[in-house]
Amino acid sequence: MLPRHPHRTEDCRAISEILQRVGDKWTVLVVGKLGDGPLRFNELRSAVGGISQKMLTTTLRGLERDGFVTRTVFPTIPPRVDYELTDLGYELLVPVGALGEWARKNTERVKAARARFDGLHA
Amino acid sequence: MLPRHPHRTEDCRAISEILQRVGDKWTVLVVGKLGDGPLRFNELRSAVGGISQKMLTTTLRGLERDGFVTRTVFPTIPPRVDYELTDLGYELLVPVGALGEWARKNTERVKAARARFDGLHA
DNA sequence: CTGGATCCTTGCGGATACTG
DNA sequence: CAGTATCCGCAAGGATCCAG
Repeated sequence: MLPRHPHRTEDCRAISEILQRVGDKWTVLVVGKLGDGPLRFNELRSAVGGISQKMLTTTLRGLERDGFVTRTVFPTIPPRVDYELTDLGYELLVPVGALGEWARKNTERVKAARARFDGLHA
Repeated sequence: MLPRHPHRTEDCRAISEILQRVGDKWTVLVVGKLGDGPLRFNELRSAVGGISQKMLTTTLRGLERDGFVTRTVFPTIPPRVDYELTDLGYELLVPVGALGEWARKNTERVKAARARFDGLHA
């Protein structure tokens, strides 16, 4: 059994907030790709794959607003815009990566549980 | 600067999946409360606070399906149903707690960045 | 190339009423 | 007490067109 300590409501709320912030459909994928280095808009778009440009814009604006990403515009023609993780963005990658690691190691257990549940409630 | 290693798409997808699984409005709050020990339906309801009974049911079914929670029915009158974290559920609490810890420590930085962004784009 | 504006579909989540 | 069933509003997200 793992350590047990009381979980205060306020802490859980904070956790819930950040998880909803980061738990939308595209945020972690975008942050993950930017974790390998700065990318231009369309580079990012094809690197992530399957994301509409509206959602990429929305996601990037949100990340920029919260200080996870910087947006650099080169006033050339055609325009060029680079997106890069801030230090805060890289730091976020650590606990998110840990959760990802956990996910990778436990997908099978979840899939098994799911199959069993679906079998029982057929 | 923090360590940089390539983030493969498949891994990012796995992270994204688990984050969306756990990133809905109530899941972590419910799991957090259950982290302190088993609870009955209405105990959980009032412990979480603000959750409708429909969403509590939905959330619990999902957690049960994925093997994070067990559901124990006592065939008494009135009925009594206990919910408890499985080992998998407790283990999930670890990386989620780490992310929560990160969130607690960095909320101020995010709030500052957000205020700055909103100020510039007033 | 970057991304704003618009339309449209979908599903989450809340409120309420009913049941064993 | 512990749910199920139903209706409904709203916002997320996709597709498309347009602009600098």
